[in-house]
Amino acid sequence: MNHITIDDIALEAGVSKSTVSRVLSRPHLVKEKTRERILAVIEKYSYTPNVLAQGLAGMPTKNIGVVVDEFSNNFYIDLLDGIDSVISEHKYTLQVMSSLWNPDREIQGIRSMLKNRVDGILLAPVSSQSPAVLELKKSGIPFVMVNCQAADPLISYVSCDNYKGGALLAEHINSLDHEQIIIVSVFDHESVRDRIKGFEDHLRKGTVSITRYSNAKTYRDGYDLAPAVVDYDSIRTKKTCLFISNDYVAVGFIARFLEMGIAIPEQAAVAGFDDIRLSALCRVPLTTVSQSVQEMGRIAARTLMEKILLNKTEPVKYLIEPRLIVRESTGF
Amino acid sequence: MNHITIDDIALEAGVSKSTVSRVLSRPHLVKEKTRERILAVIEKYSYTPNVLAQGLAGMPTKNIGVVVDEFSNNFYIDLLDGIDSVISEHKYTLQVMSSLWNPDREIQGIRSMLKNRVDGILLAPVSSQSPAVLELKKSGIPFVMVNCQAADPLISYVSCDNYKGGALLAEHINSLDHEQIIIVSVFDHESVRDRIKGFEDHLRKGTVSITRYSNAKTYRDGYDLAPAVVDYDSIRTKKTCLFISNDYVAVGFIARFLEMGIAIPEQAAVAGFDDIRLSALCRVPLTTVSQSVQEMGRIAARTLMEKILLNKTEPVKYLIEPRLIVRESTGF
DNA sequence: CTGTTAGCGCATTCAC
DNA sequence: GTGAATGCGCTAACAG
Repeated sequence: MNHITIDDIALEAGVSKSTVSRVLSRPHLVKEKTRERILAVIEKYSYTPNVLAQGLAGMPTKNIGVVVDEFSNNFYIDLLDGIDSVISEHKYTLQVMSSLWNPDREIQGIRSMLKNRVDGILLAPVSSQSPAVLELKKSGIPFVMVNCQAADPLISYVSCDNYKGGALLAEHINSLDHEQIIIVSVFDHESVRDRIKGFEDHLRKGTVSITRYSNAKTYRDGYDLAPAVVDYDSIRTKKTCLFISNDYVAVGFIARFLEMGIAIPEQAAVAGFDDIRLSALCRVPLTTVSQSVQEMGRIAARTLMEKILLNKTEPVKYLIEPRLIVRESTGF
Repeated sequence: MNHITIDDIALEAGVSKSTVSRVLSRPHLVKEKTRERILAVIEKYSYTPNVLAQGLAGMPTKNIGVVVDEFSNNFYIDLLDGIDSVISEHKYTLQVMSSLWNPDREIQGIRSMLKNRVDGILLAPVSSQSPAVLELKKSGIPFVMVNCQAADPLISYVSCDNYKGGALLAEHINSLDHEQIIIVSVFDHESVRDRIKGFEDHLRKGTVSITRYSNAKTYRDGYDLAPAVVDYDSIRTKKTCLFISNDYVAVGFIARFLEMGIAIPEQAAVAGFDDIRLSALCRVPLTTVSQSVQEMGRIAARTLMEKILLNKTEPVKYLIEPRLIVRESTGF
């Protein structure tokens, strides 16, 4: 255990610990001669200050907290990757929690980070109405919401323009020829609702469309859900286009459709949202909307760092631009 | 800001702070009457102790540190997921760093966690020889290595039996009929070397095999590498079986092979390692070896928690059992 | 049972 | 330029 403290250094260097402290924080206040002597001792014992003590004494902890919904989800991976790339430049450390889509766990999480005295928090909230958001606001700690647009004008967020993404997709689908459109809203999250809304709003007038709600999150869920949709909505007889608002689920649909002998895109065209890696590589490459999640992470982290380091207080509202990606699943 | 301290509570409850402290840590030492009064005050101000101060005073920080190689990799996602599931049961928080396969960053990372006084560390080391491992050992902090077998008998680790996984695959391939075997060692990591060795050791005697080394990590790398391998090793003329020691790269190979008009598995059978999600869902489902990475995470975390909570010191060496998964890419 | 005292390791006035 | 004193918030050993 590194049990050497600032006192040890001070003793060995024959100075007071104040001087040692100064050498570390504001070196120019110390005479060059003594400074060098002290630095030598510090080097010798490879001394590094105890962060807890520094924190107690009021210094920043150089930790930032991140709350995501779950780890086993490429979305949050990419997000973390983006975040990591910018905060590690600043020698900050990441403290991560998963809410597992549970508001209680979410609030537990941010409390725990608050207790750990992180310097700032990045939150991908279960909902913009989460009690966690309120708690964060009250705490006064710098924070940025990710993947969620705050209603409160004072709260900073970085998200994707999901509405616009839905719109892009609708326009693409308008250009195709179908007897009916089926929208599958995969689970209840604001980002998903926005996609759907943007899509619906831009569908050509007079288009026959049906919206189905489910709580599908995974490939398997899509695979299991597909037959019911086929039967209810006579996909076998009507030339159909499906918008499944999440790629991973959409890929499950496609797999099941193929097994059921439904031709893609001839009989059923399928579009997703997110552009996960799988989408380009699965059996029938998936038409989808891409949002650069890494970029979202980077921008959110950068915004937070500015709040922390530069004390910027004006709320930042940033929307990542979505990109339509047309692949085989809707034909060309 | 929650600026209420233990003193405030003590004052309002008309007791000394020691008593308040006791109520929080060993309530049975306090008379019921006073305990309840104090709890009421604590409740009233929703007071929670400052962890930094607790840490300084020698209490555990209830933080554990995890160093992974990179975030944008399904392997580490699953690992984190597994780890998270067990430590969050114990109300511990995760502090995460990525080494980006860089030993310097790795050591930086563990130093930073050490400074943050985490109670224990989980390290997926770049190499079992990493200086970081030495530093960890010297530090005396409880730690467990993940995805890497320590040479040092005193160091605990949880990994996959990669050697055996390679062996399983070799036996499967022995049962098929090929004129040559090509092994592609995707990048230099002990886990990969073990796979290859297990594979080579169990290949049927007399089998013609070629080993290629590369530094391929992604789908794209595999896609780019494939043509060279085809040409050098006359895959078009000899019935070939390839073992690509990483699924993500293997999927890239397959995609390129298909584009080049090479039939899978008839002309070239392909096997991978890891069983990432993509493997089951890509164009030609991939034969591979599955290691339950989540389980690896859970076991590693559990091992670490036992060290921390129960003070267990005997080194634990655990190997996850690999499972052969045969799919279309090698035929049935 | 409860209060007093003394650190934990550091940053920061304020004197010198 | 440098040192001594004080506080950050909490726990633990020791008295009562």
